[in-house]
Order: sequence, then C-alpha cells, then structure tokens
Amino acid sequence: MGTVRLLWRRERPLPPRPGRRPTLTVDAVVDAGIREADDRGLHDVSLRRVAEHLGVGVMTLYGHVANKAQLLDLMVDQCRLDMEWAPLSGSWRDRLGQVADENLTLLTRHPWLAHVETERAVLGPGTLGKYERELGAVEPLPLTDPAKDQALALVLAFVRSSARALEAARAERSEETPEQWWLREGAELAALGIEERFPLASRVGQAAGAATHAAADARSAHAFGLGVLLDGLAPARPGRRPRVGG
Amino acid sequence: MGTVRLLWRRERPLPPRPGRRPTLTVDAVVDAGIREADDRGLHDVSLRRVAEHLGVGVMTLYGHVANKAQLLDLMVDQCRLDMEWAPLSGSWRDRLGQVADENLTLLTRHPWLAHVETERAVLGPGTLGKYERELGAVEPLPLTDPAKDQALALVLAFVRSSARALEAARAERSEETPEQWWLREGAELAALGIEERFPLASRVGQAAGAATHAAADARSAHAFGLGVLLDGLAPARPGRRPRVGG
DNA sequence: TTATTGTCCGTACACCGTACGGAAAGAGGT
DNA sequence: ACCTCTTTCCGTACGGTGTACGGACAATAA
Repeated sequence: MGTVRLLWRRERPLPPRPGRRPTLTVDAVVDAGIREADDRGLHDVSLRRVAEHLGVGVMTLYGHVANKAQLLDLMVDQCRLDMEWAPLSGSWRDRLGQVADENLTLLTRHPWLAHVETERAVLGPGTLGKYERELGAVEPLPLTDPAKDQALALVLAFVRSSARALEAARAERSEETPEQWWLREGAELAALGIEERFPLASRVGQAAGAATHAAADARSAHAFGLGVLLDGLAPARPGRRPRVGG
Repeated sequence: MGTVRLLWRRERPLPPRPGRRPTLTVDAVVDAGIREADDRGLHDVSLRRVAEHLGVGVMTLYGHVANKAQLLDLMVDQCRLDMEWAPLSGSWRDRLGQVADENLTLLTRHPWLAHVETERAVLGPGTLGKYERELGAVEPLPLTDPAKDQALALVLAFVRSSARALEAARAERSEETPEQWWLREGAELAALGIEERFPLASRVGQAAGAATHAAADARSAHAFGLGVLLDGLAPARPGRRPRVGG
C-alpha cells in the first residue's frame, strides 16, 4: 500500500470487502510500534518484537504495512498527530518559544523521535498539521516564504539537538555511568599532557561537561540557545533584513 | 583495547613484540572503513565488507579494533584529524563563519559523518584538536565557559542539519528521483483538499521545497540560517547579554 | 455449496555483529 | 636447528535482523 494512502487512512475508511476480516488495524500496529520504541528505544524496535507484542506472527505485519521504514513513518506522523495544542498567543517571539516548548515536550515523551532519520518528508496529517500550526508562529516575520520555512527548521533542529542532550544528561541509568567510564578511560587521557596541548578545550570542556551533566544546567543551556536563535531572528535590528532565495 | 589508547595510538607506537607480525595496521582498517562509508553510505558499512575490501577475513578486524562502534569512533576522529586548517582571522564573526565553512566542507566530503550517532564524546586527537581550534573562534565573546561551548555546539548542530539538507538536495542520483516519487504519491495527496485545509503549509512548503531543491538556494538557505545564528550571538545588542550556567 | 478474494503466518534466505578456538607465523633461548 | 612462547589470522557457528514466498484458512458473493 502506498505510504500516502496509509498516512491518510482516516480520510477514506475502506468499504467492507469479501475475504477473511483482518484481526488487526494499522493503528494497532503503529501504536504497538510506538510503545515498543518508547519502552526499549529506537534501536531495539524490531518487527518480531512488535508482532510478539501484538500476539501475532511476524509476517502478519506485512499485511498492514509495507515494510519497517514505512512503519516508522507512520509512527512519526502519529506522534505528531497526538500532540496537544493550546492556541498560539502573544508576540511572534512568544509563539515561537511556545512552538519550541511543544517540540521539546514531544521529544521528551518520545525520545526516539530525535533519532529517527526520515529520508523523505512524511506528508501525513500529523506532520502537515504540525507544520501548518508552526508556520503560524513565523508568519508575522518580515521574511520570504523560503526564509520562514528555514527559520522554523532552524528552531526545530535546535530543539532536536537540545532534546538529545537532555536525554544524555538523564541517562544515569545507562549500563555504565559516566563516572565509571571516566575512571576506565579518562586515566589514560590525563597521562597525555592534554591540558598543555589543548588548554582551551580542557578548560571549557571541563566546565561545559560538568554543567551539561546536571540536568538543570542542560535546561538552562537550552534556554540560552533558544534565546540566541530568537534574538537572531528578530527583525528590529537595523541595517539587516534576513533574506533568502532567488 | 581501550578506545582512548587506540585513539591516541600515534603517541606511543608500541615496541616490537614476539609472535606473528600483523599484516594490517589500525590505520588501514580505519581508512578502509572511511572509504567504504564514503562510497556506499553509513548504512551499508559492514565489517564483512570492510574486511573484504582489505582482502582479509572478517574476524581479523577484531584483532585491531574492539567492535564496530569503536571502529566508527576511530573513523570519526580520523576525519577530524584530516581537516585542513587555515589560521583563523578577523572578527569573531568572521572566525565563526570560517569554522562553519570548514565543518560544512568536512560534512560534504564525508556525508555519513552527519548521520553518525556517537553516544559518548570521542576524546581523540582529531576531536580534541578541532574543539580547541573552534573554541578559539568564540573565545572573544563575553560568555561564560559553558555558554561558549553551547554557542559553538549551536553552530555545529546547525551546520550538521544544513549538510543533511544539502545532501538530500544533491540526491538526484538516488534510486528514485523526487519527481518520480511525487508522481507516484503526490497525486493522492492533491485529492485530499490539502490546499484548503493547510493553506500556510501548502504555500510555504511549495516555495521552500522548490527553493531547497535548487542546490544554489539550499546554499543560500544555509547562509541565511548562519546569519541568524551569528546575529543572535552578537553581544552588541543592548539590554541583553547571553548567559548560562550556575 | 462453490468460487473468489482477502488475511494469517511457517519456513527460508541473506545478511548482520561477534564469541570461540584451532592453525599459522615469527622471535628468543638452547 | 629445534623447541617454546606469544601473537595474529580466520573458519565456523550462534542468535539476531528484514523480508520473499506460498500454503492454510476464513469470510463473503454467487
């Protein structure tokens, strides 16, 4: 089945047909995939596990979904469809900040979303609706259309990397704590005269590493970065007007 | 072998030992990995292929490298070590722009680098040297150390996503051109009343899509985004001074 | 009832990363 | 020259992955 038709499956529920009736819906498969990814992480999502989770043979999934990549696309769009929106309000700055917050919440609820690589855009109702809403935040800015898209993409890319950092900071429960790792590997590093040869890196890296490790500071780093972005987008600065495209 | 010791293998070339002499060096393995990734993409790098490329059995690799993840770390650090630097010059803005350029060049030469996920930082000579150099660009800014790190990370994350966009735009030679895809899937989309239900998304998306598709405009989008970032980092703006950390 | 049309899914294949252990090769001591 | 010790090479095997194929099965239409 074509990906687009599957993404918009709610638009045209297909009429009852002859033949054995399906025991599963596409939504059930997608939801199982999302649950699996939430629980075990993107890396450990396998069709076999999803099938087992549904009490069904592996190949049954292929009756509802073309392949694993398509399932991932559907999962991504579903998550975006499930986002909860309050109406955007305030200045463009407030609104863009709100958009960033929503995205950070999304990526906190489903950390694997920050690791999905969708080669082509997922043109489903969730993605399109999200895009529509978020464009509303940059619409007031005096930019060309491509620049609006780019500005939004800039914020979203930033939130994505922020979410990854926060996730890493939160990963004390990993199989090996950073302290253990440092004890094992860091000793060798210290013996190499790093501090003399890379003074800036040593000084800043240590401070930044310590700060990023505390989840609170990871959040403040996020706030800082977002502030930088929004300041840069502000049109009030004289003598320059962001511009892009032909 | 510990990853750190392997990353810094040039520091202490180990003395000749009894026993069969190795037919391969770590560098040979790393280089083969890089070539393989350059040619076929990150997704298709397998130890079997790397081994075949070297005319050697698969398990031979494990005599030089602990596992695939470690090999990837070594590849990443090697690429960073091989970057060509001209001395940084000019204002902090010029210098940070120069850093962004170098990184874009790096990611263009090795597109797979933009897709590598290194859980933990790779503390090798390439990475550390690159970090040291790039900190030199933000050093003049009136920021705390963690904020300097964050500012740099912001620029690098942006370049990374830019590189991905450029790569996608350049991917005409893919197994299916965007045009073919659109012909196959886009027709169904058009029949759903998208334009009325998502007016902003349709308008902006079309303009942005067209612009991003032309490689020239993808570059100008990059320039726009970078300008935004640098404007945001500029300390001259009155009434606000970027700040982060405790 | 029978034919038709769809779903379910066991089996199989190619590929992956990698644990194990024996074969092969070079160096040092005698 | 030989034996021994150390190290590297690598064939085999195991458990995992995505997915192609085709038969068993169920439900509707005739």
